[in-house]
Amino acid sequence: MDKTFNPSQIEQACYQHWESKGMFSPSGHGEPYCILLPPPNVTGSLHMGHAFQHTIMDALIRYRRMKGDNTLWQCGTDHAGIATQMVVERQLNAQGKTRHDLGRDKFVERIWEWKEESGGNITQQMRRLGASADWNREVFTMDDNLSEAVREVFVQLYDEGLIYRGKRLVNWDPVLLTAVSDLEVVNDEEDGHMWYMRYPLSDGSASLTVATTRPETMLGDTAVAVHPDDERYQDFIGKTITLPLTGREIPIIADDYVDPEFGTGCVKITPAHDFNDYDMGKRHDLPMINILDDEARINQNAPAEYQGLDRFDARDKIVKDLEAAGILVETKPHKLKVPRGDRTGVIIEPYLTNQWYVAVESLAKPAIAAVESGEIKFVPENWSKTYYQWMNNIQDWCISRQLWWGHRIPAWFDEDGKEYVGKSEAEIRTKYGLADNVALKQDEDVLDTWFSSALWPFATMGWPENTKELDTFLPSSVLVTGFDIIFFWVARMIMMTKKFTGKIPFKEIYITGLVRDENGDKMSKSKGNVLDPIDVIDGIGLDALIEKRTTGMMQPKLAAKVTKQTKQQFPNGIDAYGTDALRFNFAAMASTSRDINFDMSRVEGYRNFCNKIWNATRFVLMNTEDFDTGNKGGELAFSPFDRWIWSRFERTVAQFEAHVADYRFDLAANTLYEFTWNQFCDWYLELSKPVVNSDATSEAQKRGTRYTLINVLEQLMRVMHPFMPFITDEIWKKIKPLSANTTQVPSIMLDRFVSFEASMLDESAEQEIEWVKSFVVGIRNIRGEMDIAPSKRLPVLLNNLNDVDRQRLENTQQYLTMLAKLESIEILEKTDEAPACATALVGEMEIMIPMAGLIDKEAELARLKKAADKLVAEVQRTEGKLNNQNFVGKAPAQVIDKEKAKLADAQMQLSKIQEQQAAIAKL
RNA sequence: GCGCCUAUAGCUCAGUUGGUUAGAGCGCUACCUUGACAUGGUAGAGGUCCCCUGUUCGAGUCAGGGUAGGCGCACCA
Repeated sequence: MDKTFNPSQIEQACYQHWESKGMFSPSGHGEPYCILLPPPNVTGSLHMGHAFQHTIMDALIRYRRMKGDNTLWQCGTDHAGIATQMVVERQLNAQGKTRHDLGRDKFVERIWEWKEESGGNITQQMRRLGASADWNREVFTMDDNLSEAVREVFVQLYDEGLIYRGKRLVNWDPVLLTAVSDLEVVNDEEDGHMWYMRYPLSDGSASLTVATTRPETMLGDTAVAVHPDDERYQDFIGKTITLPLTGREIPIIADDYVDPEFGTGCVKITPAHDFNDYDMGKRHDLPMINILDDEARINQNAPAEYQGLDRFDARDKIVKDLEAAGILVETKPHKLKVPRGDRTGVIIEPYLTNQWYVAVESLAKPAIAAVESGEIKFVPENWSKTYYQWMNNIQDWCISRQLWWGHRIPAWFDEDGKEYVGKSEAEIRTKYGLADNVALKQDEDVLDTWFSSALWPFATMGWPENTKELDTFLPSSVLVTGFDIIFFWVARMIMMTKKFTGKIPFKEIYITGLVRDENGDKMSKSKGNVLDPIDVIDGIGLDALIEKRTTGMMQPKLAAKVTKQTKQQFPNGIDAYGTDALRFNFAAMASTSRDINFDMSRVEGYRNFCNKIWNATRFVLMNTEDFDTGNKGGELAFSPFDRWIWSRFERTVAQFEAHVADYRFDLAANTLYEFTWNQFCDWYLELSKPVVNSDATSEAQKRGTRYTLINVLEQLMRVMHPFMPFITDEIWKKIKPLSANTTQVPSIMLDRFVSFEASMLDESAEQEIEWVKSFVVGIRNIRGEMDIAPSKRLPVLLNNLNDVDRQRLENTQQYLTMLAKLESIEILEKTDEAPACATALVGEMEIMIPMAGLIDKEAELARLKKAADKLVAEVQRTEGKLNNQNFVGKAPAQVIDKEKAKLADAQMQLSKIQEQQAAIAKL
C-alpha cells in the first residue's frame, strides 16, 4: 500500500465495479426502504447542495442496504421547463437567432438535442459522489410513461372540476412571455417613488389627490376608491372623475379595503394591472382595461401617443405630461416591494390572461391531515409549521406556462373556442361525441414543471398501471430535501399522491440546511463564491478556478472582484480531497442547523482522517498479513486492551446507529471519528505493538491481538462504509481475506452491517484501560511541562497502591513501559524514604518521577501550584454546595452523593499535592 | 403585521430529560523525524455560553423581556 491515501486512484474503478455488477438495484427481499431523489434539472450540473443531500441519501441507502432492507433509491431528472428553455434560447441568441425563427417544433427538437448532449452530465457527477442510485430505473419527467401519468392526472382533475380555465390576473414575465406562479416571484424592497396626482371631478367642482408608485397604470384606471366611512370624502362617493390623459369618466366608489390613514386616503383603481384592484374591480363590477401587451409595452387601449412605449418609457413620459398639465402634485422617494421573476430578474406584471388552474383546497385538506396526524413527519419537526402556514392559506395553482418545453396541456378547442379535455384528440372525439369534421386545435401551453414532479412518488413507480413497485415502494421511507422547495414540491407531492393513490408519498421528510460559503453567504455565480463539488474531489488550480468562476457572468465587471476574492480565498487553488473526505464533511455538517457553512479546512481535516485510516490499515496489514490471525483456529488470548477496544467498538456501533436513526449525521460522523482516531489509532494500535513485537508474549496472546486488529478494522470499515464508500471498500477488499468475515459478496456494500454485540461490552476492561491511560497521560504531562525529551527513558516510583492498582500494574506493566517510555517501575514500600519527585495521581496512587538531574525545583513547584489552585477552587465550590442547606435538602440524593465524592476526591488530591509542595519546598 | 430560526474558543460548529472543571475540528504556542501515518505525535494556551429579569438547591440548557442577525408568508395606493 502507498504511504499516503490517494483517492483518485481508486474511486472511479471502484464505482464502475459496483455499477457494472448491478449492486444498486433492490435486492428483492427484506423490508422495503425507498428514497426518492429530488430530480435535478436534466441539463444542470451538480452543486454543493446536491452533493450534500445526495451524500445523506446515499448514506441512508447504503446503511439500509447493509442492514438487509430491500432498498431502492429512485433517481431521475426533471425537464425544468423555464430553466432549460432559457438555456437553449440563450444559445440561439448567441447565434443571432430567436426561438421564433426556428418555430416550435424545431425549437423543441433543439432542446431534445441539448438534453442528449448535456443530460448525462449531472448523473455522471452523481456517480463521482458515489451515489448508489438504481440507474436502471432512472426516469426523466418527459419520458412517455411519465407524460402519460401527467395527462391522466390532468384529465381526471378536470373531469372532477378541480382543474379549470379562467381569465385572471397572473404574474406575467414579460421577457419569458409566460405566466409564473406566486412562488416564482420574489418581492424585495427597492427604492422607488410615490407620485401624487390630482384627479379632477367631472363636474369641475373639486379634485381628489391619489398616490401611486406606478403612474403609467393610470391609463387603465377605471375608478377611484375611498373608505366608506372617511368623512373627508362622503360627498364625493358616487360622483365621477375625468381621468387625465385619457379623458375617461370613472366613478368614485367606496370600499373598506382603502386605508384612510395611508397616503391621501384616495386610491386609483386599475383592475387589470394590480391584484388588489382586480379584487375590488370584481366587487364593484368595474371594467378591466388592459393597457399592456405581452412584452409590457403600452397597447392600443391607451391614447395613441403612448402606444408602443415600453412600460418604463411610458412612465417617464406620463410623469412629464402630468407635470406639464399641473396634475402632478408631488413626487416623494418611497421604498416599495418590487416583484421580480426569480429566473429573469425582470419586474413581473400582473397581467390579465387565460390560464389553467388547479383548485387546491380539497386536495390540501387530506394533505394537511396527513402531517397533523403524524402519518408524515417533518425532521426537524418545526418545518411542519411552515408547511401548515402555507397550506392553510393556499391559493389555486396556476399550472399553465406559455413555453414550448414541457408537457403540452391535454386540452383542445373547437372553432368557437369551446374547450375539450382528454388524453388525446381521438379520445376527445369519442368522449365528447365530436364528429371527425369538427376542427380541433390543441392548447398551445405547457404545464408548470412542478405539475409533473408532484406526481414523482407514484409516476416513477409505474402509475397509472398497478405495478409491483407501487405496492412495494409507496409510500417511500424518507424524503431528503431543502426547505426552499417545501411549497413548490413537497406539499404538492403530498396532495397529488394522496389524491391519486390514497397513500402518503413518504413517511418522513428530512429537511436539510442550505449550503453556504464559509462566511455564511449564499453561493451564487454573481457573488463568485460557487464551488463545484467535483473540484473539491479532484482539486483545481487557481487559474482554472478563476476562469470557471468568471466566465458567463451576467455582469462582467464583477469579474475583477471575483478574481481577487478567489485569489485570497484559495491562493493555491483547491487540493484534491477525494469523495470520501467531502462526504464525511457533509455528514459531519448535517446537524439541525438550517445553514451549513462549507469550510474547506474541515474537508482537509477529513482528508487527513482518510489518510489516518489508510495508514492504520497499513499497520494492521504489516502485523497480520504474514501471521496467524487466529481465523483458522488456534487459541486466542485476549489482553485487557483487546477486550477494551472491542467494548469501545460495540459502543461506537450502537451510538452510530442511534444517531443515524435520529438523522443526526453530524453526531454519527463524530462518533466514528472519535473512535477511529482517538481510541483505535491513538491507543489501541500503540498498545498492540508490545504484544505483537515482544518475545515475551505467547502465540495465543499474539493471535488474540492480531485477531482484534484485523477484525475491529474490518468491522469498522463496514460501519463507516455508508459515509465513506470508496476508501472502505478498497481497504475491505485488502483486509477481508485475513479477517473472520467469511462472506463471499464482491463488495463491502453488499455485506451485512455490523450488528451490535452486547456481550462484547466489558466494563472492567474499560476501567482498567482508563487507568492505564491516566497513568501514561500523567507521565506525559510531567514530561511535557517539564521539558523532558520524549526520547528520555524515565524511572518511575509508585506509592500508595491498593490491590486493584497492584493487579492492574501487573497486567499492564509492559504496556506502560512502552507507552510512557519508562526505564523502570518500582513500588515504594511504606518504610521507604522517597527521593524528591515530580508527582502525578491516578486515583490515590502516586506516580513519582525522581527529579534528580531532570526536573527543576522551581518549575515543579510552579506546576504543583497550578494543580493545587485548580483543586482549591474545586474544593471551595463543592464545599459551598454541600454547606448550602437548600441544596442538601432539595437536590436528589444521587446528585448529593456525586458532589460528596467529588469533594472527597479533590481534598485527597489536594492534600497529596500539598505534601509534595512541602517536600519540594524543603529541598 | 404573522410565523420560524440563529447568537457558545480567533474561525466553523456540537452540547440530549436542567446536575463534575462547557466540548470537537481547524487555527495558534512549544517540543519531537520513534519503526502505520509530518495529511503525523506529545504537551499547552484560549470562553462574561449576546444582554436583563425570573423559575429552581442548581440555568449554556427552562420562562418572560430586550439586542443583533437571518429566513418564510402576507401587505404596502
